[in-house]
Amino acid sequence: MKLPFVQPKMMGEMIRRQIRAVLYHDSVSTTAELAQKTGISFPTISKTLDEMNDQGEVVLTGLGASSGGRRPKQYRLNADHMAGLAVALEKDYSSYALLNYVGEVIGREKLPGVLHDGPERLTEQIGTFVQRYPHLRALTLGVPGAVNNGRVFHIPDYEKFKNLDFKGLYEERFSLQVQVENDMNATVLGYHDRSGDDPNRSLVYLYLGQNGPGAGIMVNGDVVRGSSFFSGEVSFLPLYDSHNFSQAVQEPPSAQDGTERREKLIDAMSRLVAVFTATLNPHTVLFCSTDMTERDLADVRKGSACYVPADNLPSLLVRDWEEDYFHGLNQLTIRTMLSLGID
Amino acid sequence: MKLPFVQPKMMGEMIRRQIRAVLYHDSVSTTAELAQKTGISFPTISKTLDEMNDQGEVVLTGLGASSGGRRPKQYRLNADHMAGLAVALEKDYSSYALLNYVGEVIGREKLPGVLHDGPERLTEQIGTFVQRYPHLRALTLGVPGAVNNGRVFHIPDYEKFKNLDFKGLYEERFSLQVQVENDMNATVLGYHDRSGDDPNRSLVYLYLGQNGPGAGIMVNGDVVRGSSFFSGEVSFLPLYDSHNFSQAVQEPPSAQDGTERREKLIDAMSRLVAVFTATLNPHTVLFCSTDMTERDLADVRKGSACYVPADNLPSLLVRDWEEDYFHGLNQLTIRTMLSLGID
DNA sequence: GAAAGTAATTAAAGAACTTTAATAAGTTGG
DNA sequence: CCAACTTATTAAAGTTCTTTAATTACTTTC
Repeated sequence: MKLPFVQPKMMGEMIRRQIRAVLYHDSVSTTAELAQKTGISFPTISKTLDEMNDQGEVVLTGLGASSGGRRPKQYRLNADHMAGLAVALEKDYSSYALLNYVGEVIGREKLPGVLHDGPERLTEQIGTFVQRYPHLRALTLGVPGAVNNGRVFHIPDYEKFKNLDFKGLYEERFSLQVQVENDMNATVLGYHDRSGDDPNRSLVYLYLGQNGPGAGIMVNGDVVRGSSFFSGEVSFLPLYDSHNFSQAVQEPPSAQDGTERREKLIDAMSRLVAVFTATLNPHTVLFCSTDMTERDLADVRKGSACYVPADNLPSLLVRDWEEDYFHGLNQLTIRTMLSLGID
Repeated sequence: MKLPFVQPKMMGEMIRRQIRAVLYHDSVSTTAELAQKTGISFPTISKTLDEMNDQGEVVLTGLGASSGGRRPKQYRLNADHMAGLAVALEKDYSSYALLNYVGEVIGREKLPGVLHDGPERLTEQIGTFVQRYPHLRALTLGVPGAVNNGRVFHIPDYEKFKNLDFKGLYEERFSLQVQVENDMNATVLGYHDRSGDDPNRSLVYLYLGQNGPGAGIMVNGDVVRGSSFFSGEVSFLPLYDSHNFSQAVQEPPSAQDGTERREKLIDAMSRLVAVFTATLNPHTVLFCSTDMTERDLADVRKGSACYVPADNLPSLLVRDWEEDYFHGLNQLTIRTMLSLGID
């Protein structure tokens, strides 16, 4: 029996986390503001802030504007306290984003893809970053495959990465906090964070990628991974008498009228939206701008209303997939840094 | 910005909750056991337990067996501290279960259904319980309809209950803590609790009821309600070129061979399992014993393997729906009682 | 430009939990 | 049945937070 309650023993760390969270969110804050937002008394905030200042985690940036009395000290997170690296591993490129402790991208690099070459190339690339940035502490890898606790265990077409324990490997080698996430999961998470909406929404992010369609799903604010990390493999959905989603979306072998092809795609998408509505009933379904236009979406909206009552349909949005993906990876990296705290 | 952290101010109540939770789970416990299981120091447990004893929430039941030293005092929850009422509202009956503070069913009654008559009859029935059991503090209603925060807002065929705010009505009238839950949601929750498995599993509970098929869904241990409380309305799933799930399962108008009919049902079910596998990838899908036999299930298992890779399929189980439903309602009631604590 | 007002910080007192020590209550074996 | 050993309970001391009060540092106004 596990009890997920907070023990008073970890109060200290909890307090620091709350301070970090507010400081990250508001960029700069005063003792009074922190006390108000966290609900912690100001003497405790003041004391903790002093300690964090001594340890270099926060810095005093000056005094705020007065509202008729003594001017308050303003603190912010120390951007140089540590750095994090967010890496998207794609077929054609590896995208590296270097982040400071306040979440700013302080460096971005696109290097050649490593998925075909093998893990050695990746280790090499990461090695140069570790060397260049001595206060690197967190590493996030986004991969187009199924991941369980830092280990890639299903990654079609890239056999060399199969069953590779990234987390074990790089935590040992580089003494970094490492996490690995599936690309679509990172993408929904990225949208979820950027949207700023109620964090308990349910979302589905759809992508008709090169490796076949896939979806990232969040329910009640958590990423859905599934019992065998198979969630979101929508290509298998049996939506027609004798075709699944993937087959319906695919270019048919025989040359075909463009209009007819588009109609088929729209219907498949409409059915997909209907499937999610009749199961999860999510707030929003996201599509990639490479897959769908606003006009397509209007038709999908109309189409799915034929399958389920229109009142229950999610809002449909077109998004830039890469932006949300990178943002998701960055976000994961920042969260790790903020949870690490002191060195 | 809301921070869901625990404030030290509510430590006292948190401690009591943990004690209650362990005491509920283990029935009877000693100071040392409670300290060990909760991680709270034994002087604090001891002090809190004394207070709870004075307030009548726990009782001393005697001394435990010695393991070579002084015999420990044993405490348990006071069964008579308060009572709760769990009600299932079905078309043909209303099932009432009266629960004591340790979660035992101390009374069960099946009264005539009230859904056709209207809320007055229900109020009457509940009224008699309130009168008979003065320490009734919690009421849970299970209804075959969509519910939002104690208010029924979509209940096909039972117009008289539409838009009825049960929670507001009965909390005011009877000064009880009231909650209302959709029947299938209560059912998955019931199975989830009874199974005793990892609480973070994902589950789908399927029921081909009188009011059309529906499903209760849990993901990562939470019930999925959906943006418009439409989740689990699987009858609308577009699984065939020109039929949805409901139409495929329904008795066709033209007389038909029994074998053929069964085959159709099995295929529809297989597709349904495939749909959930390719979206949520749940650990388990539950079926009602009134809908499916073990033999049917074996065929569904085989059938769904045609649509998705067999490794990712959930385990399929046949369950007694009513048992899980009632258990879920009881569980909800008990949780409310335990969260209420003192009077 | 000092007096009065306002707000931030520091200091002191109080509350609640933990850790450690002391005491009380049982068991067991000769 | 009593000495030696175990274990539960009670008591005391130590932490860490909150609450309240005192002090300090500004603004504003006459």
